[in-house]
This record gives sequence, structure tokens and C-alpha cells, in this order.
Amino acid sequence: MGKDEAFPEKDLSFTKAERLLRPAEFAEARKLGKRLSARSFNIYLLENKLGRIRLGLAISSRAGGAVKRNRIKRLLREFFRLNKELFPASTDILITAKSVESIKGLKDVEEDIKAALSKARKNL
RNA sequence: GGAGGACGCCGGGCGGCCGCUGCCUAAAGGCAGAGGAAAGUCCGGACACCAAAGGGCAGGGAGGUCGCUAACGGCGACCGGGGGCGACCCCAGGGAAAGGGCCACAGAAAAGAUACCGCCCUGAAGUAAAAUUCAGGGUAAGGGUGAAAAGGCGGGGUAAUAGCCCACCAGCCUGCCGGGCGACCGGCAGGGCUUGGUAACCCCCUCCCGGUGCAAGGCCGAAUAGGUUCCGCUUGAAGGACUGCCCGUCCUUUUUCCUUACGGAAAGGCGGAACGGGUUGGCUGCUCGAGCGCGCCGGCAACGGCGCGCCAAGACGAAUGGCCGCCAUCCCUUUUAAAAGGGAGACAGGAUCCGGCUUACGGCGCCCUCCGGCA
RNA sequence: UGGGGCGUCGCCAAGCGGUAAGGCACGGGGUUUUGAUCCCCGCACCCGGAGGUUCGAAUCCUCCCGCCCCAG
Repeated sequence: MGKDEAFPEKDLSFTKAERLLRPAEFAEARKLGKRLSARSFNIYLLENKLGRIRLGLAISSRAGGAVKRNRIKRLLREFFRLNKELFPASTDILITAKSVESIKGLKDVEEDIKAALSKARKNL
């Protein structure tokens, strides 16, 4: 955790205000959001007027049993919590599972999503 | 040592930092936070609403006996049948002389034996006599088919046969005796001689079952169009003032038709039902319960009773995760050893709650059986 | 949470107690100068899996596995 000490005031929390909570919000993000493609996930980004980023996860039963799906969601949440500054501000983010077989630990998630985000930033 | 069969237990432990959900608190902070299967959703309940309130039909389910249980298709003990050398295991295990259906192929015939090849008798033709052929009759011993062929074997008997008769055996039925709550078991006597299989085909018998499911249901908010129809009440109705409320009084606003009047009808008002339309937001249900642990008692057991102690997730786009240290288990390498280094750890996660069943899976313990070796 | 359906050759499928049709594809042969068309032959022994009932099971029953769909 040594690298976190460089940002002593960094916000590591993850409360309900930072999540998508209603079906309508999910549907909107999926329909109107800009889609990024990572190797294992699809990421939808949609600007909101709240002044904060919000995360929604949709892992379908195709990804596996309950244990496997929970594991993927927990890893994604953990990555989001530790790397909020990588995402554009005031945006709804929806992450969907594509093919999740290769995800074993937090490092796999980190590499995959970081690559997708930096690629998108270059294109802008 | 190998192969196998029962039964039971465990499902890593301690700690730090950063997070998540709930509860407590003024706050700081503290406490709690997935399983033996939480799973599959195969049964049974609790609970809630709707319908009915009696009886029957249809439909579905259960099926040895006795118990346990809130209930069960579950569990326990026992009985019967089957499998295994054995420890042990398996069984939808009522009825086939209530009825219907089916039993391919083969075979004469697959169930009221209309008997194919045969066997036997009689008559006719034929012949020296036979053989042989035809017609009528009596038979079911022998043959082959099949999963299955109308009790088995021996003797008597007959023209040839046949439970036609007899002995023994097997099976069935009836009666009696003994044991058991019972399923059933054991024994004796008699009878008729014999009755195929299939009910996880229809069916019959006995017993059980109303439907829908916590997205049930309740409250609030928002929104749409206080829309349409029907029923009941009301001739006056609505609003305001006095008042805590009712009655009562006063004031204001607002109708039409028929009838002398009582009254009736319509509009209006109030209440209810149905249809139609809108909303998918919050709270509740929501976790203390056929509850868990320990001890004693009753019972072969399933289980029950009593006493003491305990409170152990309650989320709702849905929480139990990430990183790290130490210990324990197992594996590999180095090493005489101690020890060091590296690695591994299954099946799988609540969604109203319980009781089972089934399936998935990593280990451990104890007992038993068979086989082999050594002493 | 509850309900329904499907699984048969590489693909599409019929059969629903008596030993598995058909089409496409594939392989071989024939016809043709060659190719296409056409004709003939071949191609399922584990009917998703495991038990059970039956003389006999793709078919009936039970339990699993996989896939698809529906309701609020």
C-alpha cells in the first residue's frame, strides 16, 4: 500500500451514492452511453449532472455460477475503489461481462481495464 | 498389505491495514455478518390473500405392518421378496378366479385350446397281406418355437392318451391350533386337482389433496382521465359559523318534470362492486423460530419430556472483499536429523422461513467382512 | 420465485413398447470429353447420462446434466 501514501487525502470509500441503483439508470447507460471494449468487459460511459462518478455492474448468468459472478463483481468494485481518478468525472459507468474465463485476480482486472481506458483517452 | 461394507465428525485458526451491509451511539467508536450442501426445486408444512363453507364427480398423488412427526412421497423398527462367499445392500412391496387391452418375430396355439407334425379307433378305396390315400371320430404322451406352452416325477389304467385314478413333492383355497398390537410366521386336517405374464397399460380397492404464492399481502407517495356501467341510500344537497365531538340553531349557494297532496323519476350527492387507465418509487411483511447448545429421564430406535443457558445475516442492480504476517495440514527440493525455501487447499454462496429428499465435493476417525503374506 | 419445452448421424429431423424412416452433407462407383444434374452403394449399436419396471425401453417411471422460452 506504499503507493497510496503519495495521495494521503485520496478517497478510498465506495458508498451507495457512487452506484447505479435503478433499472432505468442501467438501461439509459447501456442505450446512450459511449462503449469501450476491454478484453473481458464492455464499459459504457454516460455523462451525468451529479458531479460524481457512479458505477454499475451487470454480470449475466452466462459468466458462471453465483460464486464466480460475485468474485468478478467484487474485483471490479475493488479496482474502482482504488482507481477512481482513472475515470472521467461526473460520469455513469456500466461494466458488463463479455468473456470472463481469464480473470483470476485483481491484477487481471487492473491490466484489462487500464488498457481499455488509456486507449480511449488517446483517441480523444 | 489389497479389495470392500456400514457409521460418525470436520469443512482451517489467530491478527493488522483499507473497504462494504446492518444494529447501537450525541459523537468518537463499538458489535455482528453465508453452507453442509446456502444448490437442484423433487416432496411436505408455516404464513398471507382469494374462493368456498355440505356432498359428489372429474383430475392428481400415495400404497407391506407398527410407530415417529406440525406434515410428508421423509425417518425408525419389524415382516416378506431379491442380490452378494461375506460384512451388508436393494425393493412404486395392495388387487391379475370385477372387467377391458397388449404379449412383436418365431410357433399349431400367447389364454373360453376350434391342435401343425404326430399317436389311436372306425368306415371306404386299394393290396395276396401290407404300405398308401380319403372321410369321420378320440386324444395331447413325444417334437420343434419362444422370455413365457396350461403343475413335476413315478405307478396304475387305456385302442391310444389324459389328475381319469393313486403315492410323493410344489402351489392354491378352506377350517382349526399356537406365537405376534400387526404385516406375518410355525403346525395339523380337509378340498378340488391347477388358476400364464403385464396394473412404473386402462382399471378396481383404501387413504390424501381448494387455488395462488413474500414480486403473497398491508400502508404511503407520485402519476393518469375521479373515465364508463351497475346496485343501494337520499328529496333536498353541499359549504361555512358556534363546539373537543354529536345533536341543534343561524348564514350562503344550487335544479327540472309528473302529481291537489303523500309520493315518484332524472340530474346532483354519499357508499359499494365491476370494467378501463396510470405507476413500477418509499416503508412494511423481515426474521425469536415445529430455534440452538449442554445435562438428565423415557423409548431397541426415529423421537419425545424436563431443567439450565444463549440470541446467531437480513441485503433489495442486492453486503461478507482486497493486500499482508504468523501458526496448523499436505506435497516437492536440500539435509543424517533439526531446519530452510517453494507450492497446494475441493464443491460451492443467503433472497419469506422451517422439516426432509436428491445431487456435487476435500479430508479424517472408528468398527466390520473377504482375500493374501509373516509370526 | 414459479411454470413450460427440447436433447435421435456432422446439420435438419420422423419414430412414442418389438431391435432407428427420410433429406442435406460426406466417402466410393456409374453416366459424361470434363464439370453440374441424375442413378446405385455406404454412413446411428452409448437415441444427453445413470438406475428401475418389462421377456424386451429411443419410447414407461425415478433421479441427474445441458440448452431454450414464459409469467409477475
